[in-house]
Amino acid sequence: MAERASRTVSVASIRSPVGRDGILDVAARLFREQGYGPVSLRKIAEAAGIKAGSIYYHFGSKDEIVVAILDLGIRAVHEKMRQAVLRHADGAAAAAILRAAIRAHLRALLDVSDYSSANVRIFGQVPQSVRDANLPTRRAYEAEWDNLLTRLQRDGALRRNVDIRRLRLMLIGALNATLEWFDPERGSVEALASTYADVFLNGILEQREV
Amino acid sequence: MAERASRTVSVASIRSPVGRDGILDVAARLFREQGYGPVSLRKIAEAAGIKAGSIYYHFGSKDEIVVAILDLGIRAVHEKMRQAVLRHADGAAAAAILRAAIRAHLRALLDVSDYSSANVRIFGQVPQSVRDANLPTRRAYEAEWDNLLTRLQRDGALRRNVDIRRLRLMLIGALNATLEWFDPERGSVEALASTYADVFLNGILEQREV
DNA sequence: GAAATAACCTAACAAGTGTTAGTTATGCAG
DNA sequence: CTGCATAACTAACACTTGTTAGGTTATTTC
Repeated sequence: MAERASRTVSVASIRSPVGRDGILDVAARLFREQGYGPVSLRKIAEAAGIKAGSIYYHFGSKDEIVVAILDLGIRAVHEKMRQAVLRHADGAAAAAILRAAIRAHLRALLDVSDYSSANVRIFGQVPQSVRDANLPTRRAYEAEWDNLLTRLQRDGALRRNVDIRRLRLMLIGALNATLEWFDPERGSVEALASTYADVFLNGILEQREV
Repeated sequence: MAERASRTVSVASIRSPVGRDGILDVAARLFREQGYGPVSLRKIAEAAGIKAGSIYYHFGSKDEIVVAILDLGIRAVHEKMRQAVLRHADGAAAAAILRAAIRAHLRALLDVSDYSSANVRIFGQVPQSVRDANLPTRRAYEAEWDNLLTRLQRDGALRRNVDIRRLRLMLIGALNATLEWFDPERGSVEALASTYADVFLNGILEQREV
């Protein structure tokens, strides 16, 4: 490919550099597909079309790459979820708001972002120091959920016998678990999100009496 | 330690062999604690009090160890769950049966078995071939859940608008996710199981009208 | 056109990996 | 006492890993 570089400046460079972002994109995809362990710097480099040593021009260590990906991953879900909730007025039905938040989280994981799915996939496999570096960003997203749930519970829409922190851990844990088995050929993300909302909001028991 | 071996036979061997089971026990614990990647054969050997090469007297490869652990892990949960369900008569309330099954699964993971927790922890990190070897055992446990859920749905106890396979994936996924965050110092497994049952059976919305 | 900079390559390093072959110590059966 | 099985040890192998230092090339700036 790319026989000779351009002689004139006007022609956009033929061999455009991969660069920091290109490396991150490729690494995020590999991490999502294969997990943390099997993805070496040489694999990342090869997939990006460069050599392993070259990565150190953009990053100081492998951990630095992973930390960057983990952070971008959470920021992506966080933003999607925040905006989905914001689209509802303050007085909107609790069920509708929760549905939107669940849907946004699942879409970010399963549709939109390699970074988000990579985060969920490899967070438990990564060295402690890397996890620690990611904690503040993570806590911010958790706080967003806690705020939402607390508000809805205060408004009387949520049962009062469940601890908010525990409820959030249950919810996000359940949603993240879909990454292990969801197959787009067996159903849409939309339908999945709808089912999750149904189950979490109303349960699976047939209601006979109240 | 153990300066000299016994001269008389009567004294039970001072340096009792670690053996196949000892290696498996140690490996399961390490896998649960650290995940798959960071646990090398040398780490397992050291924790077991032997040398790395000695492991090959009992196992043909590292994969063989992991496969054994994964299998034992599922068999343990399966057995606990099956017996918990069996303790209920056929006509027992659906809610009670489901509660028992959820409780059994969570206890196996969080209380009882290093093998079960190791399974959940490392299954997603392990080579494809190892995962494949574990599939039959896994399918058997999944079938147990599918049978239970199908029966309850046929009896009219479960909502009819949820696919059984999907419901099972949601449930087990949610329960397994607890492994990442459950802290026995913040609450008992019993209470956790009870909350999970509450949420899954009846949802989190405050019921106003039917 | 010279100088500077950005982006990459090459080649090697020390450490750690799973695995193998050969050896050694112990306990029991004949 | 001999012979054998069990359960370990020792020492090496080929390979992969993250990382580093130094060199090369293309583009931009002056």
